[in-house]
Amino acid sequence: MSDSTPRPTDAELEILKVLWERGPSTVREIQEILNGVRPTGYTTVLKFLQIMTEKGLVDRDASQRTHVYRTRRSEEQTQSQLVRELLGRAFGGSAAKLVMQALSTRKATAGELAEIRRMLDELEGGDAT
Amino acid sequence: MSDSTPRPTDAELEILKVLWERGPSTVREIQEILNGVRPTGYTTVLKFLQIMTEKGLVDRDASQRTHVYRTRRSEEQTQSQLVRELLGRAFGGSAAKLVMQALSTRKATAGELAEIRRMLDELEGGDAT
DNA sequence: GAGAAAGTACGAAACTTTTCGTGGAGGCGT
DNA sequence: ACGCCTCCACGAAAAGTTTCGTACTTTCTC
Repeated sequence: MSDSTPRPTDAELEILKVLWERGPSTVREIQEILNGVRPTGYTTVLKFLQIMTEKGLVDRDASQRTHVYRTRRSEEQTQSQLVRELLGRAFGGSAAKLVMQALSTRKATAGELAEIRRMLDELEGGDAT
Repeated sequence: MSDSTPRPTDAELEILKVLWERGPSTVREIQEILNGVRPTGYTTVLKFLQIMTEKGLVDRDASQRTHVYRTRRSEEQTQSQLVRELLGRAFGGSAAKLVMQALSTRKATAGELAEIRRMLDELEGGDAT
């Protein structure tokens, strides 16, 4: 029902982040951004995009000579997948444990905490009789 | 200040889970449990424990002929590391986003939700009531 | 039209992860 | 003592990840 695509690797995630931020992009555009952060060759990025196309992580528009890539899954969908898998791998499926680790690890802003509270209200009130 | 050891791989995590649950264990003990879940050879487990010893993920007591392995980091420490790294890799450091993904991904029990609320109270009202 | 520039495809090297096979050492039963 | 059973060390195969080099094609420029 949810994911058939494999979990993106670390390097793939770097590319996806650029695509989520910029929207559909060319290899060159992605490479220039990535290269600004860490030396990254053009063909390296190209190869990853080819691999990611095969894996179904991105779509390619090859109608022009310079291909344009776009993500197939939203950032939220991917985050959800990563959380779900981490939950299974390391938290015995207990979302509460993960949440508490996350909250104790990095401090969120007051606004974010309020948002989390709202979400708790929704979850609790949602199906209670 | 926090972690120098590398993030455990998926297979390594399976072994760590057994060690956290059972406490210090021999290769045989771990292998039997793992094998109950999924066919897993003895030398496979042994090799992983040797690698994990090199990586500093576990300690080995070799004073007896049958070595005994124990984890070097607690389950909570490891979970914290995994969350922190996932936060950086995929959530732009926003714990709130991760928390909300976790909450919307799997439903927690009422008790767990209450526990999260308590933690929010603690974080927010660090000094006030 | 020739040559440079920019793009894609392909292959492969280096590394990591996962999984075993083999060999050798140590201890036990008879 | 002899053979068996258990254990560890080592090496290596197979797969996955990361990174480029090279070759080929298309387009632009003079």
